[in-house]
Amino acid sequence: MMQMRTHNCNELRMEDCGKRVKLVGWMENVREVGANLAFVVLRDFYGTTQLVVEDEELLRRIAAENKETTISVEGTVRERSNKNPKLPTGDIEVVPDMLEILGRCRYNSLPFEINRSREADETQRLKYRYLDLRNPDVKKNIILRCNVVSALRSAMTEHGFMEITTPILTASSPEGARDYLVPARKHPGQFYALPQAPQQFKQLLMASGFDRYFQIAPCFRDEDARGDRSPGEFYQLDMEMSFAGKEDVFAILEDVLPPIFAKYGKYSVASKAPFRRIKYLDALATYGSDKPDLRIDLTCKDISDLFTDCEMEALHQKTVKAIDITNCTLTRKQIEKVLTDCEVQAGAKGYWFKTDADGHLAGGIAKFLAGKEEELAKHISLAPNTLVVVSAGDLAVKLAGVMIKFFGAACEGHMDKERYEFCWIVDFPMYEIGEESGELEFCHNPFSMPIGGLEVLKKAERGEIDPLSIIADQYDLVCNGVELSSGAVRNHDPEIMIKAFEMVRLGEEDVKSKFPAMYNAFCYGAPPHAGIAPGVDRMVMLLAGEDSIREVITFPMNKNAQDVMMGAPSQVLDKQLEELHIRVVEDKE
RNA sequence: GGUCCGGUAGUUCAGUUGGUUAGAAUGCCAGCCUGUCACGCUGGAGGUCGAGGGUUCGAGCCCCUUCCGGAUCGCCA
Repeated sequence: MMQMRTHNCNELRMEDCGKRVKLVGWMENVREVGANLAFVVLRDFYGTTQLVVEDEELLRRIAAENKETTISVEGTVRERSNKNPKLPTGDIEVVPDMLEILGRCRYNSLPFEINRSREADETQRLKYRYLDLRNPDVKKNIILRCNVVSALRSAMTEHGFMEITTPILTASSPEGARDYLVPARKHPGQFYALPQAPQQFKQLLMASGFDRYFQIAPCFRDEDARGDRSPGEFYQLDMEMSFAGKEDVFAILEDVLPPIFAKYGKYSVASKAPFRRIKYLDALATYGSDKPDLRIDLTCKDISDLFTDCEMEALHQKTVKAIDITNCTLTRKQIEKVLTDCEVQAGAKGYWFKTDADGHLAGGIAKFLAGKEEELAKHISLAPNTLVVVSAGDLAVKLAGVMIKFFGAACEGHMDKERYEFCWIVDFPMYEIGEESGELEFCHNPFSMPIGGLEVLKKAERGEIDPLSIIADQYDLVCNGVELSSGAVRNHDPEIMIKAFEMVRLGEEDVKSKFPAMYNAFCYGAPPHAGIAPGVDRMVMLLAGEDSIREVITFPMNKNAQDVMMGAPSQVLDKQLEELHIRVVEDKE
């Protein structure tokens, strides 16, 4: 037998009994039973197979090794006298007569137990990620990711999209997030930037005549991490199509994503194409969020007009939102616990009252609502045993959104967790009043086409309409309350670009200096185009049913954007800095 | 950068009002065990209670400072 193995550790079955085989793998466990018998669990990528060691010499050599040593054995397959129905290979065992130590594990104590690594401290897991990944439960997410990426590629290719890679070292561009910069050795004082997204390149590809582009694209943003946002780098299924608009983009994703979610997801797909479309402002009004979780059947209602003469200062003449939760069985204590969690998250105070079994108002702020039952009933359900949670003031909408999410999960019967609910959020405002500047600014990136084009901008310029009412032809894809992706019909017309910039007190020179390539390219005949970029990591996270994005990234950084396994970031040699014309100065604090 | 929670054996955690020698599980080591499969049984080793300072007769526990981790907000397609 010349090859290193004849079978993998998940391959042998009853029909292989009697065969002479060669297996390799990690020694996962050794169970010595009696002086002359030991069972060894051999593990490789594919699974585990039990070895039974009866030979005294072999047993001695096995017992001398630490767990996780890699070994090679040659021997005979035989039927087990005690079968284990829990294992695919549980009917058989291999009786080795030859043993070779391939890679010795030098430590008899590991940083954590392989098969329980998910319970270990995260820093330890990340530092020893290669051990963590030996755990089949951890590994399966990476395999899932691999399959999903592969399925996305095939689906996009089938739809006529070409995968084209774009530069990683490029120019810094004002897109919103902080750039990662790379010093340019040949150009002292100058820097490359890692792309926040291939946005401009893909639009240039459209100008180049590539009709349909996609890429599993790495994106780099120097911003702080979150549970669903890895620091530093992440991947998008970036796509763009020419002579196309919103409907074309929607049709592609509605065709591509559901089968992949159905095949690889933990839950079933509830949404049928076409996905529900919700206008941005409606989403805020109804769900208190621009990424509603449609698995939850709660909505919020505006009851501000009931409090024009309220004695309660916090509600008097404020924006007041109410969420009615029917058949609520939470106790007063439970209600206040969930409410407090909401308050912490939203940074605003919430209130509640309920109806008792007879339908009378009780608890919380009920006494301030005495006599208003009839008016209330016009807006919300006052059926018996209904809990009503209330938010008020400037943060009323935000708190309402958080309350829907938290109470939806806490109250039975209002959330069917085990499914995927997609929706499009459309009609985002083009401009907003900047909080710091107090002046008109772009809401998101400036690449989107305003609905109505040049005419609308001119009207706003002439004062005929409020610039804040201008809608960008932009859209988000949301699934289960997770913003999966964001896209837009792009502004491909240099004249409209300039006008759009003039609205925020910039002009032709700014467009030319900020986006020189795109501006120039669009002056040579550009196709109308549109695109979108679903986050791959977030998609896999949803499919795997994981709460942390780090569970679906092979080698994740920690929350502080450090790679504790490789030791990045790190100091570099003075010589390297010199070549890069860089001097490190002490932080003056 | 703000707020909240946490840091005790290799690992995961418990530790009462501040009170003798800081515990459990698991892992590790040794012995026993011929059908285990989370093998079992017996025994053993293993601790700067994150660090520094303070209060106290006495601190894992209370106070201050600091470091580290997590959640969250700010930030971010």
